[in-house]
Amino acid sequence: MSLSNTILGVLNLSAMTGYDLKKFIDHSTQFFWHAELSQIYPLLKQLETSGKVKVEVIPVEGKPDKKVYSITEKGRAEFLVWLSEPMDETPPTKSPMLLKIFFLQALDKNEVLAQLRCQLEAQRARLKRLQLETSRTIEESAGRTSFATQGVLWELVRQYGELQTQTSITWLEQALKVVEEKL
Amino acid sequence: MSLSNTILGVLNLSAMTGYDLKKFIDHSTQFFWHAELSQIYPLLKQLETSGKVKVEVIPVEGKPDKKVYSITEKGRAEFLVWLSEPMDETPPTKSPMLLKIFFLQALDKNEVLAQLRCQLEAQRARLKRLQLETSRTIEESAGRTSFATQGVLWELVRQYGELQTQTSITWLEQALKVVEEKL
DNA sequence: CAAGGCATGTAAATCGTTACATGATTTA
DNA sequence: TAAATCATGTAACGATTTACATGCCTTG
Repeated sequence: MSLSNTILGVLNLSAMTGYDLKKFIDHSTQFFWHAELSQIYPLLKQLETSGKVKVEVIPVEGKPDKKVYSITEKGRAEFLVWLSEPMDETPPTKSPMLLKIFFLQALDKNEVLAQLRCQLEAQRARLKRLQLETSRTIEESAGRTSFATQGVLWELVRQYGELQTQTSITWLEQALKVVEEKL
Repeated sequence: MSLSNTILGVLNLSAMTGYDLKKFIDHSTQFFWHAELSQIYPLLKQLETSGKVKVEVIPVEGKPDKKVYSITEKGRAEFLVWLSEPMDETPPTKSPMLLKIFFLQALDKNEVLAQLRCQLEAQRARLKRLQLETSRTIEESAGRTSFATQGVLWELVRQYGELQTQTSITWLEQALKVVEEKL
């Protein structure tokens, strides 16, 4: 049920359309949460049916009507309940990268090294993206009054992404050395 | 399709039952990949139908027959193709923890601090588990001949988990300070 | 004039979780 | 004697992805 809460959380900051919701998610939570429009649209409908969001339909010529969604009191209440639930357990995560590295020994040494180098490049590219793109997005959003108070936590979360990616890079560099020596 | 490949990867190390597969996954890949028996059993059947694994049924008195699965040449070939595919993209991951922290500003300061402290405890517990339990499992497995050559990458992967968790802990400690001062 | 952004969705398929069902043996 | 472990699964539901479908407007 985390996507419902993501949607409610964003709408709690500002009313917007499904399309804008998708863009917002892509530019803010993208490195720890994401969703496709084909998942967002039906969910918005469902949230509306259960009275957690309401819709204002704005007719547009020659295009589908624009549907601006905003959170209701009922929706906000539910969102706050979710937000207050203690995060006591570390929920299981999945990492295709780690999974593949775990099994890599079935290939020969050169292929193992190639895979690790490949992933190292991907992580370096990711770090650059996080440093440039995301910090810019946060600055822009911070300008808008409705998002202003979000600043502190957004910046923290962005730093988290940077730190973890940096850790991955350092680890991969180390892993390359170990594999070269010991395999 | 990563679970099929996980299963093929484990069976490539040693033949075993669905039940043992589950235990193996729980004790080795658990912090980056996991699965329920209700997903494993049907998948094994499917892999058998497509000729990627084969089964040896061992009758047991008073219990369901034991079904020992092993990988076929076809299965191994497919597994190696998957393993060789370049890991160029960083696949999108999901983190309920980050998601919640991202939205936490909707609560008041004390609740924010409580949530962060709660997660800090969870991460510290996780670190302990990784340091004790997992390293023990790896040592045990390393004793068995069929798993011996896996040692280097397993140890690396375990270290990755430790490093990332340590990074999370440091970040959460920092986040607590920042929130106390700035919020 | 082609590509991409704007703006809405539906349908099918796959992936994953939770609950249910059975029944013997071992351990606390 | 209650709970956990061994050992197999099915059914229902929920979450997610991929493909399809439409059509205008803007930018290169």
